[in-house]
Amino acid sequence: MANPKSMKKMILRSIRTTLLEGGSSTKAELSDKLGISFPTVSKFLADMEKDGEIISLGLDESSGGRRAKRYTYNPEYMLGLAIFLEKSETNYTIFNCFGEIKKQGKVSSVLKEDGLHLLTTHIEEIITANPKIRSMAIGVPGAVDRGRIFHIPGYEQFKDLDLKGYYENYFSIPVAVENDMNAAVLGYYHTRKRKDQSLVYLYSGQNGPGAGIMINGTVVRGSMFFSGEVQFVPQYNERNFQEALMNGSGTRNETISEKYEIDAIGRLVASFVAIINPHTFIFCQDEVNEATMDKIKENSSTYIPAEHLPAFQVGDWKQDYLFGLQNLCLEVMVDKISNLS
Amino acid sequence: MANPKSMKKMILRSIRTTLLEGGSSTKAELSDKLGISFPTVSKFLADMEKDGEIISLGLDESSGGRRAKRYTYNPEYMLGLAIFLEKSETNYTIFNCFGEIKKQGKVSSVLKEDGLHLLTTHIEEIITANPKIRSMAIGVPGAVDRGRIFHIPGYEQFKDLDLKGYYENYFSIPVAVENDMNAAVLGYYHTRKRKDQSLVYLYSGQNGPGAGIMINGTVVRGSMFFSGEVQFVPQYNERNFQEALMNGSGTRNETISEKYEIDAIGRLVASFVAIINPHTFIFCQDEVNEATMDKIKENSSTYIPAEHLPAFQVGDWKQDYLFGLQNLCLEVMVDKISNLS
DNA sequence: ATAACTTATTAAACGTCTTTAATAAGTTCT
DNA sequence: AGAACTTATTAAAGACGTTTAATAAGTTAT
Repeated sequence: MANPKSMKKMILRSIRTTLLEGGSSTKAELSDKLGISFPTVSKFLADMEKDGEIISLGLDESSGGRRAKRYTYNPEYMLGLAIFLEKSETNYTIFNCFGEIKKQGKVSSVLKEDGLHLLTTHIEEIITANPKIRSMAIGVPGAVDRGRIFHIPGYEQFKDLDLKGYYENYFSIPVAVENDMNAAVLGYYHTRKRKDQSLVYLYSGQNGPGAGIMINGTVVRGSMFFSGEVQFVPQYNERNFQEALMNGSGTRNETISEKYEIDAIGRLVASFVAIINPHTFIFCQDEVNEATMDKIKENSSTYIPAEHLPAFQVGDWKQDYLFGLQNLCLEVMVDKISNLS
Repeated sequence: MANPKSMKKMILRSIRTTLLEGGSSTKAELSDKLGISFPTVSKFLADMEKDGEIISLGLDESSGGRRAKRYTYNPEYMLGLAIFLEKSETNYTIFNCFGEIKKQGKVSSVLKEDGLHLLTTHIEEIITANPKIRSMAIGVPGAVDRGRIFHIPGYEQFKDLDLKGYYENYFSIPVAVENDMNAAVLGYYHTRKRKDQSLVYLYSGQNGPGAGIMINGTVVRGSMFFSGEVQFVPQYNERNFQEALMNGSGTRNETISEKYEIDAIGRLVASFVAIINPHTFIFCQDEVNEATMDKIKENSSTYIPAEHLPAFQVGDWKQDYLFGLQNLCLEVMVDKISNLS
């Protein structure tokens, strides 16, 4: 699409994102940065200010002439709702456009019989109590294809459900639905400034290891939404990654420390480097510590030239997951909502 | 950017691509498909016809009313130049907008001392002889970062050279520079209709195997342009992919047939599936035949659930490489050239 | 053959963004 | 304090795409 309407949308979106990301701006700065003429920026900002979407911060120090007016986004103008569907419970968070958490709550898990209906009721209550909510993001422990739950082991009643479509229709607000690992890697991605990077977020949880992967700024889903199922990577004559981590026993340690674990992960890192050569490799902070990470790094470098190894980082999974959902929320907010006449 | 100028560009680009991809169109079809109003399409087409960029094909059969005029792109309006820098020789191809080859030639390799100067002279001659050339793409056996040759083993005099910038400045036409494997996977991608897919193009050449990887429609380059260096993937207790293919001897067979080769490749496929889960896996036609491919497929499925295996295809590497460069050429043509007032 | 009906194209009026010029506000130098 | 100079903002004119209405071209039925 290339017409005046889409142009208006693009302008509004670009102003919103720069204001939200940059903190504050003057009209001239926006005009300059976005390649939009001053009068146009002026008109949009006037409308947005009248609507309460932006707030004047007063005048800048003079740079030799008339002082410029500075504007900032009003974070309370719209709120977002993030919902985490988990096995044992369902958490939700209400936050403003700056990502500041306004309210947090927990209800019993909706991943059970008649869970959809239950979830709908909960959301209804939350939205009625917080009418400023303009979008929501739902994280689910399963594969998601454009808002449709594609595969969700253990909770078959949610399978093939177009959750996004259903709730967008029901609540008339934009909705994002995303897999938990993908949301986490997305969240981590957005907390860093460097964009367009490739990330791998590894967690070696109890029910099999998994990885969230991001390349060139987009989440990798795979043809069958099977990407990141690293447990199947063949690593030794007779063992794949999963088997190597198990080391013959039926269970797994919570934290990683044993030599066989280090070598398995080291090999996995090497495989990732040889295949996609990511910028950063993220481990979960409750699974590895700094010392282990150093050992893994050393181990990987026996398989692959050390200069090509990624940066090793620890991430707070829970936190990144929340950030990811928040970001999805904000994205659809910035993109879809238009209160301008 | 969001302003009238960028809009004009977008409109022109979208008309060009649909005309080139779809073969031919009427004004109404374009207006409909692109979401651009009829009068605007009309105006653009009028300009383009006057300029010789499009040609009228006469009138459609009537669908009950006045017959619509049908237009097609004039393939000879612009030509593209693809140049392949190889160890032993330098090939070039001149083709029109439909990808039809107009001329082909070969000169001695420029990958040697003072090669840049030599290449420049060659290009100068070609362009003078074919003044309709409006863009060029250069394929190089090395890592390329936004037109700059980043790493090119064996030809150090080309290292850190911004070939794209240099020639764009010198010849005043848009230039694309791309790694050979990446160009091949891009070429394969564009020969298929299904878009937004993930592909892996594997070749197990003499000087170590390599893979071109495409995910979500973009080429994967990696943080250090090291992606696809699959030789380093650890596969057995004591062997990585490269060593497994060698099987202890110092050399490699041209075609793949031995059991140890099948298992190594089967494991590599499994690793790819577990990590990025691609739609399609492409082998070079001179390296594997159908029977071998079936064996590999069977072998992979011992490591990973068969339903997640990608489609297996054979590709003509040389051909796909050419297509890739052609596509890069066409892309910059469609994107950058604007002969409209 | 002509009237009634479809569909394609052209023309005029309107909205939106940009460019350019004019005005307002602030700073610095004398 | 006032003139000269910067810089921000507003206003008017111009460019471009869309919408809506009018016209041209073709088909079908009587």
